Amino acid sequence: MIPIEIIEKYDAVRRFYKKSEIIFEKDSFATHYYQIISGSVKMNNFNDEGREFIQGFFTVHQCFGEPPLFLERTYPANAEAVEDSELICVSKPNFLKLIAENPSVSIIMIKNLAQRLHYKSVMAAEISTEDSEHRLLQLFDYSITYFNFKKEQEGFHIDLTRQQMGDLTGLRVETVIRTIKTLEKKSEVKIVNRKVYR
Amino acid sequence: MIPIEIIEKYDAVRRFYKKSEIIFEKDSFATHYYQIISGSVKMNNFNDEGREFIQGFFTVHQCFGEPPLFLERTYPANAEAVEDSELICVSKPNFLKLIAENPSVSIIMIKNLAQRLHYKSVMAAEISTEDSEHRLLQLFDYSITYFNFKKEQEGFHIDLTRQQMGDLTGLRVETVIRTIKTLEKKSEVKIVNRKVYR
DNA sequence: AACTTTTTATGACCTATATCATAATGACCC
DNA sequence: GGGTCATTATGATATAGGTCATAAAAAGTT
Repeated sequence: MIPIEIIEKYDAVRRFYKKSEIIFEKDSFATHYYQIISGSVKMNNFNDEGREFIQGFFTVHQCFGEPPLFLERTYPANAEAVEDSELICVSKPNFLKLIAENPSVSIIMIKNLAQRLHYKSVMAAEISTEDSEHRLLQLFDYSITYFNFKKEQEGFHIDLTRQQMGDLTGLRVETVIRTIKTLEKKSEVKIVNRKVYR
Repeated sequence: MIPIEIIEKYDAVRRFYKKSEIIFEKDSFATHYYQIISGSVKMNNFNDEGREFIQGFFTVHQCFGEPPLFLERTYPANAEAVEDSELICVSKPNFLKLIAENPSVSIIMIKNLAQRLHYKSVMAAEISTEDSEHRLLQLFDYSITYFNFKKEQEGFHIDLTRQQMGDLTGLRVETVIRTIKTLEKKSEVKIVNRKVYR
């Protein structure tokens, strides 16, 4: 996202996070800019019954959790390392200085936010009005480009667990499993060795 | 949003739209920047069965539909005038020029996108994991600040029709009507003269 | 004032998805 | 190689919210 050379001019700190370690929590105040050097991160919410909703996954070179930095707000969701990860962090005042002094970075931020807003707009409409088959297909098609899944023999490999698919679309695992099977019967996806291809 | 004086330097055109008139359609390519001079606009989707989902309402001084301008993409939703409205429009090349030449506008755009991403993040989690009572209360609380509804005797007046509440939360009108009534019994909202107060 | 349209309202019934229980398979680890 | 945990799987049952029908109040139109 933001070139590392630029970030490093602003007192950046590298930090390692173990798998499942929490990076920041919902409702806490935003104090840093985070960008991924290696590994991957998810942002999520939990409702009162402990049910998870995954806002999105973020991987190498991507940043996450900036909106509250610009809004003087708390985070709308938690951030958690999906695997062992290395992040580079910049404090809020330094980050705002970085933005002000590097106009090219503003454009990068704008494109990045626009991209994520686009994903959320598409998924919001899906989740609220469409049935489970439609929701999952939309997720697959969107995530192929967005997470750049690899094309293999059978098609693009949707590298998500059934649980993750559910948490991204607001469906339960059992429903995801059943829906995927009917999608397979309708030749919308292939299932080989429990892996899903589209 | 962007000061009118600046916009007018870039071959801006003012256009009037009648109530219910379409400003742009989903899947069409983004060619202009739009900002509201007077009136209000909604962005929405329709699914195959004609069911509507409202992405959001936009009112005086706000802009809408910029993300695809930055992404070389088509619109993820339609835009429609909610009432007779006057908009000021700038062509895409002129708009990008405007951004490049006015660094202060970049910051405005970033804050604007961050704000909307925040709303979508909150509502996405609500819609996918919470029940109808929770969803509506969240919508009310969020829209009080976001649409700046006025505080009256009974509380903040939630100036939305039941249908609009449903289209914003992915619920049906009947469900909204029934849920609001139980919320009234639980003293979470007041209903006076069919109007909802929180 | 008569008409049409929109909004709110209520009841009866239905269905997609959630819930709960239970288990097999595969991955990881000591 | 045996134990633990995560993932996939399947069946039985429950339920929140959707669907359909019908209507009355309010708002807007001519």
